[in-house]
Amino acid sequence: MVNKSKSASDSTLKRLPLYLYFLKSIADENLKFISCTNISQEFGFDPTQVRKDIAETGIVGIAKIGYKADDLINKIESFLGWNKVNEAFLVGIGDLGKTLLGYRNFRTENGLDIVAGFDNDDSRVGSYICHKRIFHISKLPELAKRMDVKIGLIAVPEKKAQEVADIMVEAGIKGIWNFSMTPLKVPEDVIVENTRFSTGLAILTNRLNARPKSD
Amino acid sequence: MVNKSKSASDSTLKRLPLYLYFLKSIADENLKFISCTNISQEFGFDPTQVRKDIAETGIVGIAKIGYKADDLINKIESFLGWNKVNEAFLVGIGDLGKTLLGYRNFRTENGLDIVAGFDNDDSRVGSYICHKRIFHISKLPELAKRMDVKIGLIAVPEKKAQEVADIMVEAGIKGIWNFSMTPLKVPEDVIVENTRFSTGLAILTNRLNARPKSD
DNA sequence: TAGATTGTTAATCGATTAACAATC
DNA sequence: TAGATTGTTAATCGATTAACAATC
Repeated sequence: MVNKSKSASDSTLKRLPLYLYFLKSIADENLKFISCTNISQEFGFDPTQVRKDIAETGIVGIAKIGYKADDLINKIESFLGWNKVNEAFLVGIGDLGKTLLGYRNFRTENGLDIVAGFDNDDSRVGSYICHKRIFHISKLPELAKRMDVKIGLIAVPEKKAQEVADIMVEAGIKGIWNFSMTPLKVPEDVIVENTRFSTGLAILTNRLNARPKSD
Repeated sequence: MVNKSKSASDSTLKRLPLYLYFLKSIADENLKFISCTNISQEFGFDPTQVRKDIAETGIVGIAKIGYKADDLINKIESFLGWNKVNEAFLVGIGDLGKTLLGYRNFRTENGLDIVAGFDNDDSRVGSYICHKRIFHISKLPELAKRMDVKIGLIAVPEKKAQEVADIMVEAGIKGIWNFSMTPLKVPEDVIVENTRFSTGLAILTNRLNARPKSD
């Protein structure tokens, strides 16, 4: 019953959301069952790869038939931890921070509810941005403990990122979503995931440049 | 002189921006030279990996010394195509679209200038969002050709993504940055890069859930 | 010179893909 | 039943890491 937690590979975890959105998008078509072949064709993936990815969620399929569609949706969601709402704090109310505060899909699609923002700029403190109250960073530890918030998003300038991470760790935050380019040093029981917009762009613009000059 | 364009691996292209930001962040420290060991320590990477990544840019180092710091910055930037500004169009002025329109770092850091937005909702057409004019999607082909815009960002609902991609391809767009969950079918001379916020979150929330239940 | 670093070739590791028995 | 699919083990492929000669 309890998740065996062999912890799937990053590659698998990156593909599961794709399957999930696809399954949801065809949910209205009243398909009772769906096979790996079916899913793999949508994405051009190898069917075995899809099967292995799905197996990580613990679902058991039926030979010749496939997987029960709504069951599969639920299994992926709970495997990703998206079946319940996790509250989160966001630090850094700059350009990127506001962007993230305003992105509503996190709550509706991914079970992530950013309940408050933090900054060290007094002119921002006390205001509301996208209906989220902005507090001074010094209030984070107390609030994190009181509200039992375990996830923190970091959207501060490079030089401040480690300092903010230290505050979060001290406050009992267990998962940090780091949007800065700074690699963070944290205790090993704290999980860090780095997301940077520019990563995807690097691949795009490099290939775009390489193409015409190619031999 | 011309880029050999053996086209670096995705893994390499994802790490290069990290090195670039790091190099920029220490640029004021007046370091003339920097070594792979130096960079690798900042990120906890293998030094050989850093050396191979850097070698892709075509820079030649000096044994015992390392690489000329400002030269390395320039080489990475031009390898990524970030040394000049590329104009881009954005389609889909929903929650995510506005978010992307307002994110100024694309222009200042990554040489990507989103010059206009497009939507099929007439109520949005003609307005300005973040100082960017919003046009009807039907105007895209004409404007793309006139302004010679080669990059398009897709931030529309899943079901519309392929349709928008088709319009972009037809309009001569050569690089598509797809923020939807839909896999796009395009001719092979068009480059697609998929970026989804939720990917990083999936890794974070899965590991966060797996941890306490772990044996 | 000796030590440190580059550039490159070889070995290792892990993810993807192929093969195949079991199943409804 | 025959065909299609699952679940799993084996083979392949590519990226990471190790080893080492050349260099200033």
